[in-house]
Amino acid sequence: MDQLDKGYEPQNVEKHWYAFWEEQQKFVASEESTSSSYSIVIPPPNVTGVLHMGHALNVTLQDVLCRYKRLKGFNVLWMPGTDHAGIATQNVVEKKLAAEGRSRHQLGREKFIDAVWEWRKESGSAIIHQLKRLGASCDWDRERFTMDEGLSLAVRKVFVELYHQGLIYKGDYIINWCHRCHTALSDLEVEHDEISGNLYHIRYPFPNKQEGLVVATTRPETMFGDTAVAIHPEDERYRNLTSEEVVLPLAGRNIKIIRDTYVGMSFGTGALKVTPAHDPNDFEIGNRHNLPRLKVIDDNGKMTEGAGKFAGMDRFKCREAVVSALKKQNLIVKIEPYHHNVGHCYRCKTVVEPNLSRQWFVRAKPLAEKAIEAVQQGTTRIIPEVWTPNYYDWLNNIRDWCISRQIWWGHQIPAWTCEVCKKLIVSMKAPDSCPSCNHPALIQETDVLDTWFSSALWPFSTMGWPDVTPLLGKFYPTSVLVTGFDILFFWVARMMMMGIHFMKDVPFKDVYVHALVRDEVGKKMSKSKGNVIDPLIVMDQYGTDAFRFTLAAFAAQGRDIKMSEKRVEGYRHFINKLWNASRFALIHIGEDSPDIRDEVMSLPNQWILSRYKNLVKTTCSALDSYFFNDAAGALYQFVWHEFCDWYLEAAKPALYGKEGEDVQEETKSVLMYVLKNTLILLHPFIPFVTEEIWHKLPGTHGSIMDSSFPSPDDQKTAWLENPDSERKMSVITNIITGVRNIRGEMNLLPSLKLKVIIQSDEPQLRDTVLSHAGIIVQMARISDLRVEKTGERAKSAATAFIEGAVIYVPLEGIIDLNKEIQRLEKEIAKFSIELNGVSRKLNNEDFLGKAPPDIIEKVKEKHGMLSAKQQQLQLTIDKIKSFI
RNA sequence: GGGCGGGUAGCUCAGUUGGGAGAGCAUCGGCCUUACAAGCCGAGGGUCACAGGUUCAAGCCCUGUUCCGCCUACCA
Repeated sequence: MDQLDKGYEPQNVEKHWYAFWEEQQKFVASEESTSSSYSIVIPPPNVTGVLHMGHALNVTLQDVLCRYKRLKGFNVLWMPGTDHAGIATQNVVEKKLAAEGRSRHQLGREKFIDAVWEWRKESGSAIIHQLKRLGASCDWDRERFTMDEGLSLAVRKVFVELYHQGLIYKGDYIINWCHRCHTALSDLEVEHDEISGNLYHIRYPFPNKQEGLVVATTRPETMFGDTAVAIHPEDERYRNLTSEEVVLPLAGRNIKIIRDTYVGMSFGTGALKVTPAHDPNDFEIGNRHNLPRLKVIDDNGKMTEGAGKFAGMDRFKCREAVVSALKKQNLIVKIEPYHHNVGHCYRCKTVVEPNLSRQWFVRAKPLAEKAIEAVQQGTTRIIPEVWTPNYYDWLNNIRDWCISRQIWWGHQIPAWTCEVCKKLIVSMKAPDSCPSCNHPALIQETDVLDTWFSSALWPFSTMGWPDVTPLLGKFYPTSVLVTGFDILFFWVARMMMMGIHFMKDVPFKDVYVHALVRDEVGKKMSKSKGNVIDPLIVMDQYGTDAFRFTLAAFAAQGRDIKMSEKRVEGYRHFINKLWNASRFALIHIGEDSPDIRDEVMSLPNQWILSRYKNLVKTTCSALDSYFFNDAAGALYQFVWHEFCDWYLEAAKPALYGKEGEDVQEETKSVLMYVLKNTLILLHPFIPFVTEEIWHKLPGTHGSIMDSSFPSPDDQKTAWLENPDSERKMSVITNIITGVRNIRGEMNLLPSLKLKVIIQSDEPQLRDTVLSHAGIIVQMARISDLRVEKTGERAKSAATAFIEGAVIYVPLEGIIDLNKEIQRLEKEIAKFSIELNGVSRKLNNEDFLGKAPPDIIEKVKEKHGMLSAKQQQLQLTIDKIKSFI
């Protein structure tokens, strides 16, 4: 047997055990096993990613589940991988090139993509190493990348099928355009932030130069794209217009006045400038009235020819210029400060422009309907349920999904146009010639697909689809998806849509939505805010296990996590406590590892086994329903306060041989049994330290991962449950606590051994105390323990009252009687408040008439106990007073 | 504008069918008691945001108010 070091040093063991697990293939999922399957696909981190708190929480929870299920005998597949993260990755590599004085345009598309692959080879696996550092037990041999050959094939197949089913189409629509990233963005990729700008009221005169209509806008520069002014058909103010046209200032062209119910009569003057090419609503209005679409801002954010002399000017510069030009012509009626929400690119924060553009879209409605149904029917459960309405709400109001991106890094859209006949061909493979005119000159679309398009296929594309693989058969649908709510729409809803459509089955049975890890103000952690706590540093400092345990303990459903290093430190202490308890156990167990018998004699042994059995129940039911914090809390409470504080101390006399050889042997076996199994219960949360201790235990072979998780329903261990031992043990602990309380309150040194008298009229209680006197004497530091029937109260004694007994600690000449009176009066005061409440209930007719009998019984019992105590306290005080 | 979540001890937070207000950290007092000072023992500390209501009984259910946070949105 190896002795353990005095303190646990995580750095020394974590790497070692991770390598051991990988070497022993502990994370490998079997394609042949007949055991029940359990599968999770990891939310693929961006290949550019660096491990942050969000990953850490997400991965820890998945690892807890996977390790738990493996120990329970499931055939577990945890599918790992990374996401190619189109825009993000392109940005990273572009920045790197820029540092070398190069640009992607200099390189050209092909060379640039080579450069991205090169970059991925060099630094793309950083995040994977960091996940391993966390202890993630993924089946790494199966690692996938969204740009892998296989996954790309799946992407093309899905695209082509959706196209032929009429669920993908190409067309001219208003989309969100980022001028910096130079690409379209989906609605989800636009973040709305409130900014303070101006609302400009501009007069568009009638052709006769008279009055005209006053329109209000936040973006005056778009006026060059105006092709109408709209008013509400029922607006009284415009009942008698002198003209059906107005003159567009600066441009000088005439535009129509149209009537559309979309216009709000209470906003501004009730006249709306209509710019179909630069506003989604105006676009719709334009369609209804057949208005021309004039694009006046180009893809670089510069004004086009349509802006006349402002052509070539930056859009924001142009805004100022337009305003001052209008002022000169006296056409600005007023400028009022205006707060409104403006869309920003989620990647680079540039102000996004609604822009007319030819893009590819997924027709989302039909797909969304099935995704809603699946949750309504319970085929997929969302946990906690509070997220379900959000899910429905978004899917019910879903708009078509713009999937084309004008960047280079990603899955190029598998569509070609014939240069000759202009036919559009959508196909898995590049066609040799145009099927229509047979001409070989075909040009592929340059656009790539939204990154989330490939992520949407992740649950089945990673398992080999479109091939029919054994993996799919065994592990699809997956058991649970663990994710943060921030990607519920981006990802979860879309996986549901694609999974149902292509696999004819939901991608996961459960969706566990965990909290977001925030900073102390409740803000998302972000580099720009400087409020980031780096998980890697936390792990360095406190150990991975402590960090994981903290995350699990924090993971209460429905509430965000505010990360605090203090908490991690606290749980490091817990790890160390476990370590030292194991050290203690090893010192006493010796070389052999006796098995427990089907029956144990000593009370502490009975008690801890009963408590242990209870722990198994709590842990399993908590983990089965994703109450990670409950499981962690129960384990913490058990290990520290039940196992260490009470059991190990109570077991000492037996372990030191003071209670005979039989009890000593029995205690060794129970100590070993409980420790061993508790380590297994803890392993999903703190894999490293449990594996380390496991290998030091006598009689263990191989990895702790080979053992089986205790079952709450196991008939063979049903006998462990022992309520009688729990009742008896509580007598013992009450006495010990009572004596300790006196010692503490009276400032008596622990080195001072006390004389203690226990008086009770309950023979059973006296018997329990007598037969466990050794434990009480040891733990309460008693020199002389007497147990007797209720009788004469001891003189000059400190007194404590517990259920069914009174404890006297004679302290003649040692204690200050006035101080003791004070202490007792404080006790009385405490009881009185409670007693009043209880009495009030019992005097209440309604309570007695309407409350269930078991509750009334409980209250009566409590009343009896409290009033007896109070009476005894009062008697004791009176008695002491009579001495003074 | 709409929706959701939250306000519980000094701090960070648990509290799952309504029936004993809890943990960790911090604080105070006492201890090197042969696993552990990263420890042990003891103690103090809360009108459960506010106001009503339902109930024999409310931190928990209902209504309103207020403060904070998040998500979402095409009123220029």
